[in-house]
Amino acid sequence: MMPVELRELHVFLVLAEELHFGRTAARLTLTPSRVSQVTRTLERRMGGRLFERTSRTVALTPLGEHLLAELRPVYERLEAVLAGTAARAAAVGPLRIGVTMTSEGPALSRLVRAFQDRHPGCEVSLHEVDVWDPYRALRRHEVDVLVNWLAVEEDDLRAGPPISHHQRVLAVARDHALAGRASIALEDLGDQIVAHPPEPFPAALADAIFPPRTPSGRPIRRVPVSRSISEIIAQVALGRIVHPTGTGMTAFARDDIALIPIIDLQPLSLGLIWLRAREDTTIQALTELARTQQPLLIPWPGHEQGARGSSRGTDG
Amino acid sequence: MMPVELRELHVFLVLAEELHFGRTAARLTLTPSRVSQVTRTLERRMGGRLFERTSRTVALTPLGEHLLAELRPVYERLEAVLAGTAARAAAVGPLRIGVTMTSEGPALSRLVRAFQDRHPGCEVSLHEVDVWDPYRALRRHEVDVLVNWLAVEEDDLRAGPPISHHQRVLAVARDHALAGRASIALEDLGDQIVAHPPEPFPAALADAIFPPRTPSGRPIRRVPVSRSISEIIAQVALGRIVHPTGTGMTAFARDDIALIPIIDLQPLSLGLIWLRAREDTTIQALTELARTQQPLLIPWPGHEQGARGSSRGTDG
DNA sequence: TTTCGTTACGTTAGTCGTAAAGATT
DNA sequence: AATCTTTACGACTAACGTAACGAAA
Repeated sequence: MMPVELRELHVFLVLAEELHFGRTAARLTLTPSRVSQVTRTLERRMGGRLFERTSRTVALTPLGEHLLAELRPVYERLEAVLAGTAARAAAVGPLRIGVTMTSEGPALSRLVRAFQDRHPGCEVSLHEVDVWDPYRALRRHEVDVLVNWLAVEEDDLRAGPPISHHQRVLAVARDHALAGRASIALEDLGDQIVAHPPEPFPAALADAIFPPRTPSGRPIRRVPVSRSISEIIAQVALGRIVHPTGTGMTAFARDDIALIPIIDLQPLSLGLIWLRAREDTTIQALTELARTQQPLLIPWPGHEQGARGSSRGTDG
Repeated sequence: MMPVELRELHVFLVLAEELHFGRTAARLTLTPSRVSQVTRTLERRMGGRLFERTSRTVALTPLGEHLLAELRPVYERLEAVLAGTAARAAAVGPLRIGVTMTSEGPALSRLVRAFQDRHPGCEVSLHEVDVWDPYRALRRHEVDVLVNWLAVEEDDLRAGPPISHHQRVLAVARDHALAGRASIALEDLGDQIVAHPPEPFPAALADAIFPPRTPSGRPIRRVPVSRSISEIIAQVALGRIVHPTGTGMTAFARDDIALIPIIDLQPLSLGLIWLRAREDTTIQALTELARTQQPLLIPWPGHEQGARGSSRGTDG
């Protein structure tokens, strides 16, 4: 036989309370007729009468009394569980966003502002994370979501929608040999020295930022760096290394550093990254919102036409 | 929005266990398609994703984990409540039948035998109750159902189907003035003395058994009796009182007592009486069974044609 | 290519209201 | 007569299966 449904139990509970078909129907926005039908159905499912009724009185049978006593607490608990789950689904809790010196920028600002607009009660905080081990903060639950380059190959992580696309530039000292060039190709890095991030910098990230070799196969020399982006900037300014990065990096916007477009490297994208297992409704709300926003396109200097998100359909 | 139904929760729980749409569908005798639809519906009702699924993997989201943890115990409890109620509805427990010296007879024997046939595991016991206060045993829950004359006007009691119809006879001493009569009328009781049952004998019952006056209005004299039917029988045999009763009363089938038909008194019916508030499934089973049986007709001596239940449609 | 989840679409079956009937005061 | 529950009947819609589609290994 078809199983009992919550609808019928609800009718039973209200009828057991009202002991009147008309009032029960009114409370449930049903007709008395329907209340009668449902009650009879439930009684047939249970295999016995639950109400003793005449056209003048409605009373619970002992079986009905038993069911009422047993069912009511369980039903109320069930309702609470469902309501609680729905509330949790709708709720948007405090959100901790991990950023690095290079991932914080106008795209993130725009996203955070839009998120705050939609969830005024939600507290959003930014936390700087270790550039060389950006995922650790995620895995230690110190941040809920990370903004970083979308070059992720970790099984426990999920790399979400991009928030900005960045053309590739090479940061060099103003007096560097390449500083006068209008643009360079990846092949030009064959003679240069780049930074070698310390362990445990993710390999996929390293490969995306620092191509291991030139198109012709020449290796690109790497020298270790110890601390942070700041150290790289200093080394670049000193002319000891060059640093391939993306457009729009304000940390490199210095008088003593020149940024030269690298024409044959694919753009990099900044985007949201989070722990697959902790994808709660807050993160979903954020990523959904990010998905609706057009990623900012950060072009090379002198190509500003797409820089303020007015371009469309230029994905990839 | 339409409320959540148990069907959907069941699908959720099985899918959360199997983490596979095909197996879930098989266990629920549904199609994978349907499982998908129901899951999606539940997710929309809850307002958030419950499963993270690709064509290769199915996993619970944090929201799904939460719902699973909260819902499973409640759902299992609910199932137990429903199953318990159904079991209770189907169950037929021990049955204690209250009888008096005059209410026990072939009709009850037939009913008990039929009941035992249908419910072999059910223990049926007979208990003699006070003739002068027959309902006390019911109200004290010493018996579940009473067999007595169906002349009940108590609000807490319910008088059910008759099991036998009895013509009226007057028990008199063999040497009594009326003993030679083939039949008498109620009017003849005007000169006689009948028993006066002690308190708290129910008034409706007293009126049914001992008419207060003759058709012409003459009162019928009553003298108190103290103990039981046995005392009445003794007093009748001594010729001190006469006693109106029903046909088929073996207690009065004695050589020193004559039973004379009273032609103008309505027949009395023996039947089942029980507490309205304790009408459980056992009582329902008994009364339902009694309703299906044709009441025995106990005629005056010499009118045996209807005595063994072969008569039909002679109700009333 | 196979497996698996999803979508589209048509059928079945349950849900529900209207109206009339039956019962009780 | 008025109130209340039940039954009969028909409209609507949710439940469900079939089949085709799309993604992943």
